[in-house]
Amino acid sequence: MNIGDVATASGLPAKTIRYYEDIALVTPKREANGYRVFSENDLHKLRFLARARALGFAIEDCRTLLALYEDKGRSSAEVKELSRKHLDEIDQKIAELQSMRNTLSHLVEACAGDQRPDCPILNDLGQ
Amino acid sequence: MNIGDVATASGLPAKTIRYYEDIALVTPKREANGYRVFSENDLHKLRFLARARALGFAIEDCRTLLALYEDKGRSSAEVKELSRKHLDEIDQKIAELQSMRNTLSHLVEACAGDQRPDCPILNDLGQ
DNA sequence: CTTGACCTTCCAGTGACTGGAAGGCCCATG
DNA sequence: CATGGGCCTTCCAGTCACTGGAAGGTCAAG
Repeated sequence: MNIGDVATASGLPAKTIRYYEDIALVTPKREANGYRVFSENDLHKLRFLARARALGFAIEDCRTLLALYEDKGRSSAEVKELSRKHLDEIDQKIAELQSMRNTLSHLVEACAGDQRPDCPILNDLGQ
Repeated sequence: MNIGDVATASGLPAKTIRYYEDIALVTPKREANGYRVFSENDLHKLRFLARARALGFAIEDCRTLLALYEDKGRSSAEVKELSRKHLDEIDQKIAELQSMRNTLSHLVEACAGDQRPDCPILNDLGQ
């Protein structure tokens, strides 16, 4: 398979796949003409990466998860620990955004939004 | 006031304030020795920026908001529109994170997290 | 033989800082 | 007067995970 094929099959842009090769997450072979050749296993890894990234794991976590995935003697504790930490970070981000949302939605509601200059949003930012 | 003073007073790191000068969000004067001198108005702007950033506004939005803040003939509609858009983005991010959180928390719950290699998290990522 | 869709590499940019090096300025103490 | 410490300065590079674009090679179809 060429890069376009695995891009379609994995849902990842070709650019991203090249980048993943750059940082050694996948290591496709090369044809005589220089084109990358991806095996079924490479595609499998790319799908794994796409899914892990979609869950918000950082690239270095993805590298770790991929290594654990391929290590048949791993302990699930290690995976769970990593995931729990990530879950905590997600929760923290959500809380942060909720708090912004809270403040901002009050301000937006309080603002008339007409042609007059009086504005509770700017008043709040400026106090 | 020197940069250290406004850093303390605004809660922004000195590095960040220098960066804000770089991108022309503030334009402090200079003393003979090259040190930046911040006026009360500069400090006021920095506090405005700190607050707007804390609400998640992008730097370019902050620039716009600051300009509107100083334009006494503005219409509040413009501010409200910008804020509503930002609120929508926040909502979208929250939804995205909630969806990740949902999937991930199910997986974490399903994972034994012991020394055995069997792991629902990796199974999910690898399917 | 040309066209168009692929593929390649390399370089630069994104956003909003952040870290660090190398050096100047200022004040207090020995 | 020298020195030390705490400020301040500029400049350069790095972060994260791509993304865009230029310049050019390859391949199959018409």
